[in-house]
Amino acid sequence: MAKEKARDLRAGVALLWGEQDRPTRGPKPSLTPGRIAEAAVALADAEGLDAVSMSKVGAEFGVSAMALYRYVPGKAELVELMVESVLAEAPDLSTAGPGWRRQTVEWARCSERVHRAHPWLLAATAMRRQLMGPHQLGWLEAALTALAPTGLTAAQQHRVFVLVAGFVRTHVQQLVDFDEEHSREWGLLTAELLARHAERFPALTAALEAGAFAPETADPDAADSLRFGLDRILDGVQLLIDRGH
Amino acid sequence: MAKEKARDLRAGVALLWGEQDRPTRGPKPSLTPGRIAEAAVALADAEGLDAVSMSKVGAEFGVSAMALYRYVPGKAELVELMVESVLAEAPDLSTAGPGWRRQTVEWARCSERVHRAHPWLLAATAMRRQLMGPHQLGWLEAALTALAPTGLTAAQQHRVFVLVAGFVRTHVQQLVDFDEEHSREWGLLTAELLARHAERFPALTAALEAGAFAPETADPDAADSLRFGLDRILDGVQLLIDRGH
DNA sequence: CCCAAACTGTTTACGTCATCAGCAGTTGCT
DNA sequence: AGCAACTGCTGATGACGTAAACAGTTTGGG
Repeated sequence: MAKEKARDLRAGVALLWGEQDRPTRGPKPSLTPGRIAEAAVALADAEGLDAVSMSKVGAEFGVSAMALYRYVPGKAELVELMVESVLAEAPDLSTAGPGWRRQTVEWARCSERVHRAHPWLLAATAMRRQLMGPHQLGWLEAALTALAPTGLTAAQQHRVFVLVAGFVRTHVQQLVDFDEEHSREWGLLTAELLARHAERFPALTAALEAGAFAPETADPDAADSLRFGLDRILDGVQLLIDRGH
Repeated sequence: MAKEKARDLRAGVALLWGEQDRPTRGPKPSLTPGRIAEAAVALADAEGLDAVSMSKVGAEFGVSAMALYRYVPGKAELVELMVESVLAEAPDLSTAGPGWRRQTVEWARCSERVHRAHPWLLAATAMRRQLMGPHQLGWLEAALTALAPTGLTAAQQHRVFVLVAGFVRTHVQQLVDFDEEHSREWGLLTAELLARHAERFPALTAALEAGAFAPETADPDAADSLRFGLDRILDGVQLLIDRGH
């Protein structure tokens, strides 16, 4: 079983890096993993990740579900290809000018942009096994390049990267599953229940009265909440840099 | 459809708060939503969230899948109940002593502990619609209580909470899907490919050589990586507090 | 006191999904 | 020419969530 896993992994990595030998015999393949992934991405963009089934992707090419298995080992690998497809162009941080901080902010903005353009990306990267293809590594490369001048150790740089990337994820998560009507409805119902249990939740009641969850502030789009978290994090990182070890 | 949604939501909220009128007629119910949720939690703890199906949970009580629908509107609501069940006891931050920072760290530790005890919690809260029951609100209450003395505005406190809670999530995510053998295998394969494309990934190659991804540092358990991120974040928050607005 | 209403849990069925096994047709190397 | 390698297909399997209809049980209203 360990061997099976290893072979699966090897095949998956080869697929991600596009390093597989093309066969010469037999009918010409009508598809490629790349085109399949693109179709799946289009489908996910339009109808969500749940709508991405082998049948539906196949139908996009007028082909049965099983035909896809000639190009892709299984659905998990297809999702990995989708992620790679969407991360194709690594961010260009040079436009942000010099300075690790400006460039890191730019990296976060680019990441946010991709996630907002493809909301299923969050779920896709959450479910996947830890496998990074070349495009994903390109994003990591860009971030590490931005962090290089900080003088932090390699391990620290990596940790800062994880911190920032994780923050973008949670930030986008909130953007994505924010639903105006749903949220307001829940707010009303909960406010009522909260009032009935005010003694159990004094701080919460106070915050509610102070408007901490008022629509303007609850709507994550307002006031650029990416900046708030990012500024806190990068302030903290700056302190670490200044401290000099 | 809006009406349907609203009714669903109302029912869901009532379920979470345990505010539903018990019927008098008919056979005595043999189950309760709470007991069902507990069984589902046990199942998820043992075999993962994917193993939680209506059949299997029903089987835990020697009952068919459909029987559960007498207690729970559907699977989504069952998952919500599972989350509530696991968050039953809100964290006690007073043991950490005084000071917003110590208490916030303690909150994060408690949250980490729960997530590690129930690894499926991440996936469960990721998939759910934004619905918080009383126990989840209890955790929020605890955090806001800790943050109250900071002098930050209610909206800022809320944002700091989101920041910290999100960080714990991503941190635990890493802990959870870290797999020794899998990770090493991927590392080997990727290192090989990386070497072959070293010119495309100079920073990455340098970081690799500097040991940024060496097992000791790659293993997120080592060196308390919760502290690293949390310290950066809270340093940044401290600056915000000092700045006085 | 009795019966209809309310409630329980069951079986059956439907549609969807990923994936396995086997088949028929196509291509190109030897 | 013939065989091996390859394509895409059909059909089947077992899992899932849940809708519908039904049989059995309890109890309040008459």
